[in-house]
Amino acid sequence: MKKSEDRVAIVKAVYDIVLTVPYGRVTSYGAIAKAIGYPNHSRLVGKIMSECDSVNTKIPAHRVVNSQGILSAGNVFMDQQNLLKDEGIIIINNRIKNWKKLFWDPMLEITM
DNA sequence: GGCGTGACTATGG
DNA sequence: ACCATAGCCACGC
Repeated sequence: MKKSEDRVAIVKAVYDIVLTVPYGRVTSYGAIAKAIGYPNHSRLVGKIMSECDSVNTKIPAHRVVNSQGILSAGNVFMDQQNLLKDEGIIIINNRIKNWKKLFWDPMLEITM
């Protein structure tokens, strides 16, 4: 057994979680990491997002930001900001307005 | 294994 | 609200 398979499982879980994020809502890397059972893998989630290939996988990676509601992404941030704005989300200085209200907890879909 | 780097998070000033 | 620091994990050299 290879350890890489564990990472693959995590990647699949992350994909599944992100795909459950509804339109006009956003979540954070840490929340996803926690939801899949790896609370300290928030960084890994970010890495996975960079490899998610949202164009092909149809994964709304633009709805995933850091715990402060800030668009940390580099090459994608312009596109991400545009996409979020298109969903009715207000962005100011790379930061989501009403972040607290727009935040969607993936745990709500898993637990219960 | 060490060291640097990265789409992270929590805490403190 | 902003910046600094520490902790975290995976990857490449």
